Amino acid sequence: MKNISKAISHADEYCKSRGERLTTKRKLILSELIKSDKALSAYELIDAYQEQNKSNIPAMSVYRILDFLEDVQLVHKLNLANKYVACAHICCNHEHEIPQFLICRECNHVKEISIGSTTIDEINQSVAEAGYILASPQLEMNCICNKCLSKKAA
Amino acid sequence: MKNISKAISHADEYCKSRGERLTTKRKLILSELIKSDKALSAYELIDAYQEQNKSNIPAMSVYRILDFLEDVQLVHKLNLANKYVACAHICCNHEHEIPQFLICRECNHVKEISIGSTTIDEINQSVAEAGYILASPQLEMNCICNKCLSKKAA
DNA sequence: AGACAAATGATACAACATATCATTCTAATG
DNA sequence: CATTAGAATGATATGTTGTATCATTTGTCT
Repeated sequence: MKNISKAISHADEYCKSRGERLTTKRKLILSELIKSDKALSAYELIDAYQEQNKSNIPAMSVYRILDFLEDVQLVHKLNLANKYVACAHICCNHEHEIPQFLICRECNHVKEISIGSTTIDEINQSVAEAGYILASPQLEMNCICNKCLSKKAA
Repeated sequence: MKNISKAISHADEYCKSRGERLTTKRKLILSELIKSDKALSAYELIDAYQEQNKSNIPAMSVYRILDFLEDVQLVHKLNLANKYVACAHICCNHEHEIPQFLICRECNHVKEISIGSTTIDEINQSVAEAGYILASPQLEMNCICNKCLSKKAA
C-alpha cells in the first residue's frame, strides 16, 4: 500500500462506478487510514486529520464518513478492537472474498487474509449444529505479529 | 443452567480450591449473569443487580468483579459485543477447551461451543503463514439463532 | 439563478470503561 | 479477643467510543 494517490484515485473511480461520491473530506479520511497502515480508532483518525490538515473535524463527521466508507467496502470496522482499517484490496478490481482479520494487539497492524473455504465450511457446520447461522462470516482474531513477538522476546 | 444455587456453590468450591474468594457481591453478580442466560453489558448487570437487591452498586465494583470472574474463568468477556456471559461449564469439573462463542445479534443469547481441533489447526496454519500467531484462540462469531431467525421469517 | 438533495458542522448526550483515593471487611496473628 | 495487614468495595471524577438532532453548506440539475 505504497502509492496513496493511486489508491485514492482508484477508490474514486470505484465510487463513481457505483454512483457514489468520494468527496474531499472522505478522501482525506481514507488517506489517513491508508497512510497509517494500521487500525485506528475514530478519535485517532480525528487527531491524524487535524495534524495533517491543520483544521478540526467533528467526531460526528468522521463517524459518518466511516459509515459511508464501510458501506462501499473501502474500509472495514474491526469490532474486536473498535477500530477501522482501510480495505487491503482498494487497488484490486476483483470483488473480494469474505475477509478475516488478524489484529496485532501490540501495534494494531492488521492483516486481511482469506482462510480456506473448507475451513469456513467446517465452521459453518459447527455453527449450524449448535442451532445458529453466521450473520457475518467476518472473523476477527486477536493476534500478535511476528515483529512484536520478536521485540518482546528481546 | 437451571439450578443457580448449585452452580454458585460449585463455583464457590472451585474458587476455594484455587485460593480465591467468591465473596457475596461476586456471587450476586454471577447469579444475575447466570439467571439472565444471555450476554449482558456491565450496565445492564448493574440494573439487574439493583432490581434484584434493591440496592445500588457502583460501576467500578461491577467491572472489578467481572475482571475477577474472568480471571478465574467463571465469566467470559465478549469483545465483539462488549458484553459478559457466564461460562457454560460452571458445573463441569473438567478444564474446558478454548471456547468459541456464537452470539445472536438479535437476542444476545450466547452459545459456547468447541469447534474441531482440525479446524483450529487449519486456522492456526493460515495465521502462521500470514506472519502472525493467535494471542487468544477465542473466536467470537456474529450469528443469528434459529429462534430469532424463525421470528424474522414470520 | 433557483431548488432540491446530499454532505457536513455544532451541540448535546448516551454507553462503556478506567484512574485514584477513601473506607470497610476478612483472615491471620499475638 | 484485639490488632493489623491485605483484600475487597465505595465514591468521585474522568476518559473513550458512539449517536441523536437540528442547522448550515455544498453540489447537481434544470
